Amino acid sequence: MTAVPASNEDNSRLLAALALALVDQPRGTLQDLAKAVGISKATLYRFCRTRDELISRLIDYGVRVLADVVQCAELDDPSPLDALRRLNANMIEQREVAAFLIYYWREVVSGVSSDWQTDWEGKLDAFFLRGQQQGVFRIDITAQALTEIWASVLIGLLDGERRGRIARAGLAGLAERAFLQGAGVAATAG
Amino acid sequence: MTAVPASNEDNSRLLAALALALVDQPRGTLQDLAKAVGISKATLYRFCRTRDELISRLIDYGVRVLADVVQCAELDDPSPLDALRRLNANMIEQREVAAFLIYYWREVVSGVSSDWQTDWEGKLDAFFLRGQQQGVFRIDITAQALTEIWASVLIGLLDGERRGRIARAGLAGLAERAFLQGAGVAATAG
DNA sequence: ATCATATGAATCAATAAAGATTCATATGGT
DNA sequence: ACCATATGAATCTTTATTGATTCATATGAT
Repeated sequence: MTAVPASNEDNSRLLAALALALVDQPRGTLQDLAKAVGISKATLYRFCRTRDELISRLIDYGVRVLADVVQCAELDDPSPLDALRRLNANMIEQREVAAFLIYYWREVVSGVSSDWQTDWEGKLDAFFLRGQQQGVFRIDITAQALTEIWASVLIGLLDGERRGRIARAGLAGLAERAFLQGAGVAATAG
Repeated sequence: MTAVPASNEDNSRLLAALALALVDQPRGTLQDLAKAVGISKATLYRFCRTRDELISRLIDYGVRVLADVVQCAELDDPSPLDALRRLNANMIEQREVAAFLIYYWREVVSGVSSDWQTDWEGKLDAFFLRGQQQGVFRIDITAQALTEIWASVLIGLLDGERRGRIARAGLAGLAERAFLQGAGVAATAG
């Protein structure tokens, strides 16, 4: 199984929408957020009594989702490039949650799931390190930096797509080319 | 002249610090922000009476700074790679403002300087397009996408540096390699 | 049709933050 | 030492947001 399975209780839709709304308007009022996801303030209240509860719930959810994203990418695949493709596809599929978690990274650190962060980063770091050892990823950039670059390219492209600057179709391929090969032409860039 | 000149009235320091603080804690209270930059709430109040005023002032400042960043990079240089190097160096130098503006992009759109955005993006788009026409940048990625990728790589690396995941030294070179050549090894990535 | 449940609109009290002011003190130039 | 100016701490009012409740209505299953 390579795709991230959908959650059972279908809060997933609502949670993803709320994640997106919170990234769009981090300082928006609870009413703003409710309106943004198409429910009333009262219903949002019944879902989460306080803003803190909402955020920590989204963080918990996001942590699970991104853990699944990594899990389902099967990073231990003998072919790092295949694993990377699955990783990209899964992240793009979970774009709202991904954007939210990267946005609220700081609160993840101080929150309950304080060491999940190191887990997630650690798994990616390890993945890129393995790829480096196999000669697939360049070694003059640290594995940690590769993780950062990979994440920011993906988030940046997804954001560009939301702003209408980048076409939705072919995002996965675009991300892959941008991350793996860069913007330069081989002869010039070398 | 290739470096971005410092502002005359030395609000620059304060403005940059405030920009950083606002990126760090977007929902921070005015008192939080004041403390974060080492001044009292009263002084911050004298500097900007309202939060909106503070933000629009930072946006104005940021717009000017980033315009200078682009201006001083001399993007019409016959060698796009040299121009890109200056662009990177200038952006890194103005990291706080850069991060702030990209973070508050949305408010730039709705604000006064509504068309500056298109100017700035437009200039970068045009720069990458020229580079593509010269055969320096790859043509299977749109110039707009190149702009997005370039910006997110830079911001992502700067953010990684702030979080202590990436060494400060060599950031410029790292950004250049990551953006131009990508993470893959030539033979494999092709 | 009936019932249970979910939702929305509106209201309200409690709270937090913003906006504004005062006064005492520190700082820097002459 | 003296003055002008800038800053900080504390206070206060006003405003906005939160957290909570009520009631009327919609929805869906049986």
